[in-house]
Amino acid sequence: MNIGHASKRSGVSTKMIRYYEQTGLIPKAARQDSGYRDYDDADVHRLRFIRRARDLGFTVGQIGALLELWSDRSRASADVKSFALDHIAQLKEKIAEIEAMVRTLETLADHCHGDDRPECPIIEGLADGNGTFSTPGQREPRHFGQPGEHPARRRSDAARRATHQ
Amino acid sequence: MNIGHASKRSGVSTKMIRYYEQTGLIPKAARQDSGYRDYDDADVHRLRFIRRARDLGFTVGQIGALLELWSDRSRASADVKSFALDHIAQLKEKIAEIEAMVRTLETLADHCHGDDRPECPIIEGLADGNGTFSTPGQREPRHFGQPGEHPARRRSDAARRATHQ
DNA sequence: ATGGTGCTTCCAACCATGGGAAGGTCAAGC
DNA sequence: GCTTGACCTTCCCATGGTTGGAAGCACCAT
Repeated sequence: MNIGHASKRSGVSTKMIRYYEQTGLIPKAARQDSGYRDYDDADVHRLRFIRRARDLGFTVGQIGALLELWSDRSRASADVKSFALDHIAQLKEKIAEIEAMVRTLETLADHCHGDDRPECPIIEGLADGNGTFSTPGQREPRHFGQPGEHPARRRSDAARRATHQ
Repeated sequence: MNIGHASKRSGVSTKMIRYYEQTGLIPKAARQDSGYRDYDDADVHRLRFIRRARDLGFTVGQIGALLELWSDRSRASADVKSFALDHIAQLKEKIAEIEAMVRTLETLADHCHGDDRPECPIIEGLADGNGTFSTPGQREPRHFGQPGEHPARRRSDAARRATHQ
C-alpha cells in the first residue's frame, strides 16, 4: 500500500507519516521495488492510533510512550490509567489558564462602553494594569493553542493591517 | 536605560525585546554611545503593555493591532471592544476543544480498572476507537490488536519519562 | 589590568505541520 | 511507442514564541 493510501485510511497526512518515521515514532517503512514506501494494515492501525492520540492532545513524545504501552502486553492497566489521568490534569490546567484570560478580558470588556468615544478600559487595563488584572503569577510557556492551527477569522481592520503588513 | 534594566522593569526578556524590535512590533531602540540599546519610561510602558497582552493570549500580530489602537486617540472604544470580544470567542473555542478531549479521556479512564491486569479500555479506545470519540458509543467486540514489531525503542517506564520531558 | 558581567549580532533549536521544488515511477489513453 | 497526470521520492523553508549558545565588544569595580 502506497503512502497516499495509508494516509487516507489513517487520517494522517503523508507529510506527517514521513515525519513520524524520520523522528523514530514509527519504524522505517518497508519499500517497494520502486522505492515507494509500503504499508500494511498493521501500519495503518498504528497510524490511526497516533491520530486519535493527537486528537486527544497528546504530544508526539507522549504518543511514543503510549505506543510502547500498547505493545507491551505485560504492563498493568494502572500504568495506562495514571498516564491518562496525568494528561487530563494537564489539560485541565490549560483550561484554567485560558479561563482566567477570558475572565479578565470579559471584566475589561464589560466596563467598556463600546460606543464611538475613545475612552476604553480595555486598552487602559493593558496599558496601566490597574487592579482589574489579577496577575497570573508565573509567566509560563505559552502554547495553549494546537500547533498548526491558525483559524481564519474575521478581524478588525487594525488587526488585518498589522498581520499582513 | 540598558536593555537588561528595561527587561526587569517590564517583565519582558531581553531576548524578546530584541525579537519584538526585529519583527517590527516595537520601533528600533535608540542607541547609547557604546552601541547599547537605550530605553526610557515610555518604552518600558509599551513593553509592559505587550507583556500584559501576551498574558491574555493575544498573538504578536494582534498585539500590533492593539498597540495601534492604543496610540490612536481618535478610534472608538467600540473598535477595541469588538477586538476583545473576538478574542474572547476564540479563547472559548479553544476551551471547548480541550474540554472535549478531557471528556473523552475521562470516559475512557472511568472504564479502566487501573489495576495490575493488562486489559485497558484507554489503549483499546485509542487503537480501535470510533474516530471522533465525541460520543463513547461502543461498537464491536474489541480484541487486542498488536501492531507489528516495535523496534529497539525498549524503555521500561517510558510513560513517566514522556510526561516529564 | 583583570575579571566579571552586560551588551552586541548571528545561528540553531523546540513542536507539529504545511508548502513547494526537482525529479523518479506508474498506469492510463492516444 | 509517447504523453499526461497522479503519485511518489528527498530536500529545504516557513510558521509562532521563545530560549539557548557562541564569539566578540563595552563597561564597571577592584
